[in-house]
Amino acid sequence: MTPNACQSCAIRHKALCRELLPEELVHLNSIARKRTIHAGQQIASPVDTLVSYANIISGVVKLSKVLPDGRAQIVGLQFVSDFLGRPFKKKCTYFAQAATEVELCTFSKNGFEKMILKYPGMKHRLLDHTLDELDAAQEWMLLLGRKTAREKLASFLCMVGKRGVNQSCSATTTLNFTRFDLPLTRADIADFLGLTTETVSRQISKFKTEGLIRLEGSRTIVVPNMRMLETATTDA
Amino acid sequence: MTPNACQSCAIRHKALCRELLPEELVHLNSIARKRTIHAGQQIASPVDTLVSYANIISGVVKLSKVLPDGRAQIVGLQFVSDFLGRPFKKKCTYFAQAATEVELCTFSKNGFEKMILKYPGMKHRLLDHTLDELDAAQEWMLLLGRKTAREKLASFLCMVGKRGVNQSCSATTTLNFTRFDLPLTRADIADFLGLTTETVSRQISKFKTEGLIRLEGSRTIVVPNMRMLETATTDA
DNA sequence: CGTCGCGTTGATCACGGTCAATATAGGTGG
DNA sequence: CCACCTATATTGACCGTGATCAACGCGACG
Repeated sequence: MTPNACQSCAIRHKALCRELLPEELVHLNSIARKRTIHAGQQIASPVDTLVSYANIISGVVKLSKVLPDGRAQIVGLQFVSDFLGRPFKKKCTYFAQAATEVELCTFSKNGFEKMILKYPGMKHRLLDHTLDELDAAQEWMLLLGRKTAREKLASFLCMVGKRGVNQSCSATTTLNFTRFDLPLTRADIADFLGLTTETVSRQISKFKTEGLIRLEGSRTIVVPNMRMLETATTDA
Repeated sequence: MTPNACQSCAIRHKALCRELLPEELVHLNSIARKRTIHAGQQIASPVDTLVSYANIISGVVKLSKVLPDGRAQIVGLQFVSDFLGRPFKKKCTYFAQAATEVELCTFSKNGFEKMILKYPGMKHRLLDHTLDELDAAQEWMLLLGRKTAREKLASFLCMVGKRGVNQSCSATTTLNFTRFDLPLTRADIADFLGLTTETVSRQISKFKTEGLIRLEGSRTIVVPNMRMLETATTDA
């Protein structure tokens, strides 16, 4: 990449690189390479060998596991500034696929691993990040195991509302009013929540008739009062 | 603890301390303290402040999350030699409770954090361990979101069979024949699998009549052919 | 011997899945 | 620019898995 490109990067102050020292940033810059991935395209899978790590500059990446008979479960959604890759492993255990158009900042596997070993701060941030992911995974286990379809949908909309805002230029939020785009199809949402597309569709329609949300097209959600939606994330 | 107690520790070669240098082991020994916890007793919760980390010397610890109305989900099971604690956080996000009688090797929070910062190897192993936990959590998300009750039970029995053997003295395994004790009540198993106790009980009975397993008392499971049980973990 | 916690079994119900038809939107070529 | 086509989304009718409610068995312990 061009010298010091990292300096002006859009996610310079959010991603792993957030607290890098100038020296480290120069090093990182030297192994970084931008790459664009189209929606639906696969980024990694359990069958192929990992050759690079990446930060997400824009877009959303879904990580999913699949049963032999085709049943699928999304086990992670990665947003802007999130990190992709499992440090020091040659294989990953899931499929990584672009849910939307995605811009990645990739690092060669070897180069990045050398950096991790050289700068303790990097390893520390990687640990922090992994622990955050574990927290998120555990929260999702609670959702998958114990929440009703209605609660699952409300939780999902709240999550995307919170994470999607501040990132998507199309998202707006004032007080409790929020507008944002869904980065997933109904089928993807179903695979994320452990439901079917039909149930997802029905619950969205129900929220609509109840006035909890409005739709603009099928992908843009308007939430007049986020508090109300949060109420629906637990209990009836 | 007595000088060099770590040297003769039962989990010396399995836990985080596995690859510690002699110097590091002495340091660790100086901040370690053994503690016994009775079945059912609480070890940590989201409301109280964390004051120590721990390795499990014996027994099983369950980590669970609870919804306001009481619905609970176990988000992690920790076995012999597993690590407890969320590095550098003052709070944890779940309840940690002894599922059986548990022996812990605890480390003061401050002392252990200093060690993490001092020895890069510790941090590395902590990262590895956290990544393994993340993998396990994702595997469980697939189970919770997409597997049937039958598949959930089979998966659970296989997991306990694999992890419980080699640790519990009462567990035996020759070829495909395996005998082991369940460390959880039916209610705990239900909370782990996102089911009810009744469904857990019914599925166990079904496996029994099918000859997939035998029961000795209600806690000891005999699996004549582990392969057969593994078949039941996916597909009908 | 009675109580309490845990486990099993049965009868019924309802949430969400399945199968099927229809609607809508986005994209392509005439 | 519109007609057409395919993806994606919605809606309806029906069904089945697992939840719920309830009774009972069993063993540990005072």
